[in-house]
Amino acid sequence: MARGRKVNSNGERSKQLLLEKAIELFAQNGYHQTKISDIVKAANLTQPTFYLYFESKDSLFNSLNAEFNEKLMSIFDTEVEGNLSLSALQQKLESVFTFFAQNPLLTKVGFFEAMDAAVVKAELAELLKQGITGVHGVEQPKLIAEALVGTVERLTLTCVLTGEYTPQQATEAVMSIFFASAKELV
Amino acid sequence: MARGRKVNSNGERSKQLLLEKAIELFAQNGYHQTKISDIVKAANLTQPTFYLYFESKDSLFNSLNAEFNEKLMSIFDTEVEGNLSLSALQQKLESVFTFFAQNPLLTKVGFFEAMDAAVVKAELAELLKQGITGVHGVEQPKLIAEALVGTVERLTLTCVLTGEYTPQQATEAVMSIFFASAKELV
Amino acid sequence: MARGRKVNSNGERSKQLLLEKAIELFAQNGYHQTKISDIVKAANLTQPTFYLYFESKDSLFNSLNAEFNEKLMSIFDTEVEGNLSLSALQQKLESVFTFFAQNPLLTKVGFFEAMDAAVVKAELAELLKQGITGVHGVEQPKLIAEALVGTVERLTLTCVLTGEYTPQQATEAVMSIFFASAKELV
Amino acid sequence: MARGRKVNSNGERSKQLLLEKAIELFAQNGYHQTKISDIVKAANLTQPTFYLYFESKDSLFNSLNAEFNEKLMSIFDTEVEGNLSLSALQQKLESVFTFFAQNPLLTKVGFFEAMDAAVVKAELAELLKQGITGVHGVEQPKLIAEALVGTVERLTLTCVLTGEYTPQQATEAVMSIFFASAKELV
DNA sequence: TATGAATGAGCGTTCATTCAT
DNA sequence: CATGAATGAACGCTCATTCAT
Repeated sequence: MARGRKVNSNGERSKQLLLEKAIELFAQNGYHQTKISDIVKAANLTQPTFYLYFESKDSLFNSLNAEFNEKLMSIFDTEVEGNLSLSALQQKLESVFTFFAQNPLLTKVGFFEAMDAAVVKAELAELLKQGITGVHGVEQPKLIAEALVGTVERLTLTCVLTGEYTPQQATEAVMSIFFASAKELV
Repeated sequence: MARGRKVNSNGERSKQLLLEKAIELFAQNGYHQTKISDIVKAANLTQPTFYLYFESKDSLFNSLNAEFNEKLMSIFDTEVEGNLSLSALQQKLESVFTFFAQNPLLTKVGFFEAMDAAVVKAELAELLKQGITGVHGVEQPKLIAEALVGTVERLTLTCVLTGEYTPQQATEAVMSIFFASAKELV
Repeated sequence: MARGRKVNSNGERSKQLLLEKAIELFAQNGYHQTKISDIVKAANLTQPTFYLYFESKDSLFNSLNAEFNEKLMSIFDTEVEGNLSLSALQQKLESVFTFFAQNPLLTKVGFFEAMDAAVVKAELAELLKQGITGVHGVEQPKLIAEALVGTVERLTLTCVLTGEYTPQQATEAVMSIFFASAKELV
Repeated sequence: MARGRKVNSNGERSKQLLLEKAIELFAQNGYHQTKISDIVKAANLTQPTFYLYFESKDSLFNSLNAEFNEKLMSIFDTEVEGNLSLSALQQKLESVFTFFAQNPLLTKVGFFEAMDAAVVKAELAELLKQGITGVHGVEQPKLIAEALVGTVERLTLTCVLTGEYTPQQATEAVMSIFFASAKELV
């Protein structure tokens, strides 16, 4: 067969293509079920081409996860208007759901397939714990925070990523479940 | 050199040993990170012996999952005393947490490592949805049910399996989060 | 094709066979030209079998070299009778040539193909330098030692390993070249 | 993105650059450890450019070796003044060491890294054998010739290429080792 | 003249699985 | 009942080489 450069080939596009297919496949089938041969086949390229743009399967997967983590964490770095923690929390939550909804594949990979997703979730729990500590009526912040993470995780997977619910709706649902009584007080 | 039956060996015992070690390793490291060579090494046996008792790695893993699923589902098959759905739900929840707490390894495998854990969780969500439909004040049963599943899932992993909370405490926490207002009405 | 154990198969023999073929091929063709596929083909086995007995191609090659180095160096560890350094040197030299003659393949690998053969030769030069320092008439021991190493190396390759000369003959030749005048004095 | 001829680029210069870098790398790291990508990187060029000037990695390596061989052999083609073979030999030897000292990289490649260095050395041995045959006191010319080659080889590597000894010094050392007695007779 | 982009061919290695004993 | 020995099939990765521009 013909070797060498393809007609109309373009490196940046190839790299992008590989990335896209990789995310798709990782999201769909997970890390182990996704072979490099699958990725390049989907991108209509060959295996050596993969290594032209990525160091290894591992490093690609890790960089995807790193990207997910950074973006997720950056949500909590930005200040929000108002300092009533409950409304602040609501804003964060909505940002999180929105981020997930706008990056469904990355989310599936980083939040549901990654080996270190557990770490991210633990970090998220910690952040949420800090966000709810002091909210009136919350007595076991650690436990509530974990429940929140679980709820977010599951709603994301079954309601938001499916398009059944908007990030706003999901947020409201979560708020009403967890802080209905608190709200009434406000 | 020496081959054949070990002294003091016993088929049933070997099978049991392999099963135990398999669950431990699957629970700790997941399916792909657990090699058959690891399992038999842990059981102080050899690879062909594994195939004496199990058809394949897959089939063993699947049977573990099936066992988990059955046991979990059986909780919902048994009638509970009283038919006020909320207290029935509470009883089911406690049974679930108790089952998880008493079978931590099986739970880690079947609920957190299995490829088809998604199916189990969906079934669980469906059952819970039926359980809460009609409960006063619950307006989006599907969504609530999913949130419940997520909460149960996360609390199990981070609070119950760690021993930090008892099944009863976890149950109460869940009930108070999700049905505090309803309870007050009762 | 048939998998599993071959008829009349024997692990120790297979390992030995692989080792033999490996040495032969490494000796003949060098490290890079020798593929694992070549080795197992020569041993009438398959690639996974290679890894049953050796950790990797590298580790096998290195262990061969280590074995060579140890055996070579052990010659210089043993005391010799008489302390006239010249006759001691002669004994060592003959031991070296004998070792080479009796382990032709290992010698080809460890002395002529190994990446770290340079190190061994440097060590050998140092040992010889110590052996000749103080011998009457030797004025530039370092240089003489290196010349000795070169001579030994070349004679080994072209005269001893070919069987053209015996270790004794080679030794005598070396001694008469390098120490003829000294001997006359004795 | 930008392709085509570099400003200030010049074919002859590029070829020269590649050659230089290739020799350096081959000399330093050997044939297999030197990748074409290394060579062109060192020359600040790209891989296709390499193939503009050389047929293949092999052919470049071979041509370097051929160059080395020719130059080395040419030393023995030129007549020397005087026909006393011993002084003739000394002149040749000094020419050889001088050639090595003046072409250290080419020498490392052609004499120490090339697959067919063995052939060159055999030829050298043959030439030296002819040179010493008939010299008074030399009884086993073949053996002496091989010893000479080994000595030259090793002294070159450890004394001459390092700059520790001049070609003249190395020559004298070799002559005094191998022909001290003969000289006395003269 | 030179490069960006791509690939064929192959290598070392791993793992679930299976004979023969 | 159990094991020692072996393998098919595949995977991640590398490298010299080549087209299209």
